[in-house]
Amino acid sequence: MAHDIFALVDCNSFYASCEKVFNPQLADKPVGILSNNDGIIVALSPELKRLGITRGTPGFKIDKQLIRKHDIKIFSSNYALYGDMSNRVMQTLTQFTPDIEIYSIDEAFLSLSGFEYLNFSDYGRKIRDTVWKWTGLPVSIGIGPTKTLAKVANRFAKKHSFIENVFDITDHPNKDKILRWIEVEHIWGVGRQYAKMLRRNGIENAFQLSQAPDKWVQNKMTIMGLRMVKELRGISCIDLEMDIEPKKEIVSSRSFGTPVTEFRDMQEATAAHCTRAVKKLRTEKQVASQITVFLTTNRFKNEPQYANYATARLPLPSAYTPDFLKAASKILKNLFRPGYKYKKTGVMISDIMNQSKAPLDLFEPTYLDDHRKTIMDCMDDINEKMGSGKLTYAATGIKQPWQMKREKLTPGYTTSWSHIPVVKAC
DNA sequence: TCTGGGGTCCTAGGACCC
DNA sequence: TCTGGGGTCCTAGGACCC
Repeated sequence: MAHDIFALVDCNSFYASCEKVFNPQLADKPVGILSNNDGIIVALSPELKRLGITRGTPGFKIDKQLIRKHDIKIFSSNYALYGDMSNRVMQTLTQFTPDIEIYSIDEAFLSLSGFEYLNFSDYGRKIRDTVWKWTGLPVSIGIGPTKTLAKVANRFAKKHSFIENVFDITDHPNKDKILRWIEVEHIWGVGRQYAKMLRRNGIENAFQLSQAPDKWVQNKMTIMGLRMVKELRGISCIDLEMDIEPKKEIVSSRSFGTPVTEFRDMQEATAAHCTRAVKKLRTEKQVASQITVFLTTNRFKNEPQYANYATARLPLPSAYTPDFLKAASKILKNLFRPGYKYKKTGVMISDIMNQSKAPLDLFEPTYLDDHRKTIMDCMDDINEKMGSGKLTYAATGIKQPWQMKREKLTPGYTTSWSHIPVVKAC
């Protein structure tokens, strides 16, 4: 059997690059994208990285003088735009192999097994150039015999301009050297806690980790860690996942634009999350029978803190929004304590199953056979045609003073007819 | 003034059953 | 000091990912 070969295609500074595609004036500027609620920096163009700003920096902590001096551009995140651009990239990648796993909004694993007659680096460059031509987005490509090594190769490709963002680590003469160059915190599967633990034990880079004894690794890092270490050694343990599995839980949560103190506002926000989450549930053709509501104050503030959550079960699996709204409202009444400044609330839906697989009940119709489904389908159709949010529940409120901040939003160039870019003749 | 949101998997321990 | 053993299911917590 042929050996596995994986390519990891990763868009460089994805959100920032998306903004640059539609605004040529940003081309050489330092660009940063903020998280929801204009909170922290989640994506940085190379120019911004060079100024020493890092992912996770709160927007308000970026020095105003630095912004002026270097003409730094900061934007709210425009997920509708990024999602659309992501689809274009993924669509482009399917030209190069039938076996593709969309791993995240800006990353995909491709299987190149069976393409051994090709020079993988050449093929990688062809992929890179095609994505650039078709979408205007720069990508880096790492190639290796395991997903973890493809990740390593990708990191190497990104950090070394002389290899033009494409690197194949398979059978590379300097493989060990490269693994020594990868510090433990940059290995796929090693986060903050494991990195600390590994360093305490004298393991500082990927090469050292690959030499650690199996038993020790499994003991310290579970079976997942062992799998990862084997992958570093070149033994493929993590397969390509091509089928999109239905979600096991669906979460909707958000920080408030301004702190919430009133029960009524909290109830509206929770209802809005509930509505969003159940809509997602229907999109996946699923039903669920469990709902959790949570709320929290602002842990960064020196003021009374309160965080709590509670779960309720529905009598029968459902995808009918009012079933969840009722449950959520009841939970919230028990959860809410007056006298706090709340920062965030959210809803989690779990115990999810396919609509057609929901158990039958002797007395009640299943969601699939019920008028509740007809109502929901009708509502979803109208929102689809007229724009989402046209039809909603009174419980979610009108004024919504708790809505998140998005003060620096760019137009929805590809996702909204009214924002479509215009080419002007000079 | 201002510090994100949405997921997954594994393990230990308790509840419960025989 | 003693307290049965073993299987299964569920949950909370901790780790990770982007």
